[in-house]
Amino acid sequence: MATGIPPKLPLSTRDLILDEALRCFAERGYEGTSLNDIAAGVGIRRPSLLHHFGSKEALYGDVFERLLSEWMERLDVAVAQQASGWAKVELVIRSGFDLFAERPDYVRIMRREALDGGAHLGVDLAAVLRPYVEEAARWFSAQMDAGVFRRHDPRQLLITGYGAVLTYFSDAPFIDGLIDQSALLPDNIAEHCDSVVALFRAALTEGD
Amino acid sequence: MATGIPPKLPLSTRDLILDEALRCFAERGYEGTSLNDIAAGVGIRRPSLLHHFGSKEALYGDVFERLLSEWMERLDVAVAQQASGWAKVELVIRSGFDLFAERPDYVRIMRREALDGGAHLGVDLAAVLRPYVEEAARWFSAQMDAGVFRRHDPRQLLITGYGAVLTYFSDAPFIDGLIDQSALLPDNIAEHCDSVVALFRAALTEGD
DNA sequence: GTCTATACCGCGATAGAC
DNA sequence: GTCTATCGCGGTATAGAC
Repeated sequence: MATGIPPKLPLSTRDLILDEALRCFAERGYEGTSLNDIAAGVGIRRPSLLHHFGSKEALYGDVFERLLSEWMERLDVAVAQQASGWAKVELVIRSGFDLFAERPDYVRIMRREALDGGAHLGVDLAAVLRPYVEEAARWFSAQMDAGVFRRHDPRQLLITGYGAVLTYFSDAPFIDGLIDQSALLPDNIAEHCDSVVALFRAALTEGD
Repeated sequence: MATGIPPKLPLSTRDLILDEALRCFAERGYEGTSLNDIAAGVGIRRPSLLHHFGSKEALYGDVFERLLSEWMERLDVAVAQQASGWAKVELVIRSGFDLFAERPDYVRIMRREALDGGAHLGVDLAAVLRPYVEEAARWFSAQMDAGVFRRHDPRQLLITGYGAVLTYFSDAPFIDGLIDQSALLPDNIAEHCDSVVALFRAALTEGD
């Protein structure tokens, strides 16, 4: 019962569009991306694309929604692990690097959205992430009270950590020129990840 | 000998355009900014603007050039100061925070350029900054050899520091929502600056 | 579901009057 | 140095055939 053209991959046109849109928006931003770019990348015409999503803004919103849910999922898994003290912090940092190494486009599109102040987005990004920040801040406070970590302002610490992890990926094209290598090569990502982990560990824990 | 409308400020139309263009490009990016937006902000028409700069790209280039030269100038002053060991690092970090607190738009436009991989720029941004990175890396290596600082990879350290300083300003609209305050208020900037300084100090130096 | 054709708008840039 | 007027292009979005 073989058909003439069997569907080799279960990827729907819709999913193909979402993948290509993520790539384009991350690469050139919302304003810098035309629906023609995306349609051409998928191999269809622009009107066909608009049949699936209705408008550029709606497509962008769906791209971002998929991104956010995957990020949260990873974060939840990392936080739920049985680990305490520094081991837990390291686990969350490395989990972030792992996700972004797989999907550097997530970081670039996130950063663009932060720069634009959420102009193209229906949802309030900060409001979504805030519960995570609050929970993490409480946890850090408790650890510092218990003498596990040196005392730092937890929220400021989290902002700095967020910047340290994201910057390497968002500014990769720029860092390429600084280190004269492709920043996104797995080895280079791993090296920077180790460096960030070591830095925060030195800052937070007393001995070794 | 008073004229009817004396020139109160020595700002030329050209400078007014550069200021407004910086604001717009930082706020909405290169693609997101139209020459109409800039002209309207100055109070002239688009053709008048093009009389001064010739093209959008040329205007953007001039905006960036002014930004770069001011940044380098500050950096040179900070580096030239008589200070050693940790005091020198702290001086450079605080000098960066001072400049960016005055001109947060510099950070936003820099970050956009890094994200875009220098697409709109004639000059190679990384090539310009690289001598600074190399010099700083050599200095850190020497200090670590002398036992002044704990050992870290100097280049990775610089990238992380770069990210820590810039992120607070570039993602300010997003951080606003996280801390429920305006991130760019002088007090909040100072607080984060102190936090970053304390973090790197704890990571780099042994005792206090 | 995908196509062709088209409406409509805003963009960057130019020409030429004042 | 600034204006009005206009060109040509590419953008999003819609209508309707297949």
